[in-house]
Amino acid sequence: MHILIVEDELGIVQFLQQGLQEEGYLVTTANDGSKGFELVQNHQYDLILLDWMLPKINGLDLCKAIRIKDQHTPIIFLTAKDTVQETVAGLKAGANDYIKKPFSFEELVERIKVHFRHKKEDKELTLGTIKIDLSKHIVLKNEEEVTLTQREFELLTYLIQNKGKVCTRNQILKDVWDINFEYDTGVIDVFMNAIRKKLNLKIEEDYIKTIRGIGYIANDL
Amino acid sequence: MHILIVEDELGIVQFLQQGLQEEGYLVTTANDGSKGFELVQNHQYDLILLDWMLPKINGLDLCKAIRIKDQHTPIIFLTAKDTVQETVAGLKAGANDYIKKPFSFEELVERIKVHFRHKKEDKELTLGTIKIDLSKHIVLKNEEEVTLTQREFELLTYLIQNKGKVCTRNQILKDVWDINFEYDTGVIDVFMNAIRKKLNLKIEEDYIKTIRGIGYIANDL
DNA sequence: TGTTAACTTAATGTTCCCTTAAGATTACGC
DNA sequence: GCGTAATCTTAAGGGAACATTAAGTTAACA
Repeated sequence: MHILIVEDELGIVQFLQQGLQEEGYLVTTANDGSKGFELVQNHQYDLILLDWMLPKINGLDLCKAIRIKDQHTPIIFLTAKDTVQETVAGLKAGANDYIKKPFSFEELVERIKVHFRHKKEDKELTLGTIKIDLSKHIVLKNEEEVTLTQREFELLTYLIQNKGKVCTRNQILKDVWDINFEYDTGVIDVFMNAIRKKLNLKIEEDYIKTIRGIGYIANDL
Repeated sequence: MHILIVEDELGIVQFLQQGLQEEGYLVTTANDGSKGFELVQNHQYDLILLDWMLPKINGLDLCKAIRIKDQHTPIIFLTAKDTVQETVAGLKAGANDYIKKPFSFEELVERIKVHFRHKKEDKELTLGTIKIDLSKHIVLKNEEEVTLTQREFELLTYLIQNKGKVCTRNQILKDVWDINFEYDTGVIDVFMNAIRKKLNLKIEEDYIKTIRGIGYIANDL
């Protein structure tokens, strides 16, 4: 997650940058409005922290300018301007949140996280060149869609969710087929075969390995 | 836009309800946590305003409970609990914003609008050559008007609003029919059929795809 | 209150997927 | 290398889910 900080007070910039990097974010900084505008024009950020009083272009105008081209990147004001009128103006300009200085770093981090919650959500499972998009219910191999049946889809999803762990036949029967007693007619084999065929998995790129006498395991190579 | 207020202080409830209705919102209120929970379980709201200190179930627990089933409806805390720790706890529980009492109504409205910005954006819903104009309540295919019944309209709108995401039969029953228990007589199929027929959608040009065993998905091609 | 449109249920037709089983192939122990 | 057991592969039957149509029920409106 890449955060852009547009702020001119060096102390605050350093404080924010260090703190956010420790939180695991990639941070870029701009120390005036026009620099910030330039960066936004040419790069994609996941979130923008914006001071109001800035050299060259003030934060409010910058916010409006950003919103002309980009309606989606979350913008959070971080400013000493603390009146209701200013807050409202900031939000009207297109900001998603408005935090008044002095602020608690902990709260800032939490308010940032609010905007990242949904990004994490759309879980995309991957296994080598295979991608599963759960919300779209599709499987891609090398960016090409592969149509699987419901069971095939569930089985593949299960294996990838348990990537790196051996899945025994009994576990698979229990979790994918909801069969809780010892009973195997060879269904699993049939579906494994179908999956391997449809995904065109050759033995040398065996993302899905057979563990004889036990079950199967999915693995990135 | 339908807002749910969960708050026990009558004065505040009335103040909020009246103010928000004047802003053009549809407002429902609950005066304790369990009532609020019940409403959320059985209805769809566009935003929830939540007090912290509530009879029966407190706001924090209610927030967490809502988030188990529903990760998307914006939740805004509106509470006298004003420490950083409490703010962080509220946000961590799944809230999208946290406003401390006493608050400015003007700011509240603006912060609410933040969450509705994107909804307004897609007032004109489209799916391939299909267009829905919500304000006029009409559907166009290739610029030609197609007359749908109410349910057909709602179902199509729902699918297009969730374009690119799989809608399960249960979700559809819940959100379009407001049926919250396992119960399917085949109504959905009948309406899907009607929609496909009226919009002249062949299965091979699958703007609306059937996902066997799951539900349906709308997709631009 | 009668008529009509819309919604729901029920019945039938159709498609496609899951399962089974049986033969072919591979892995492993001796 | 040979035999055995596990796995792979294939194809067909049966069944579940969906599509479609029609009939029954409700709701709306004149």
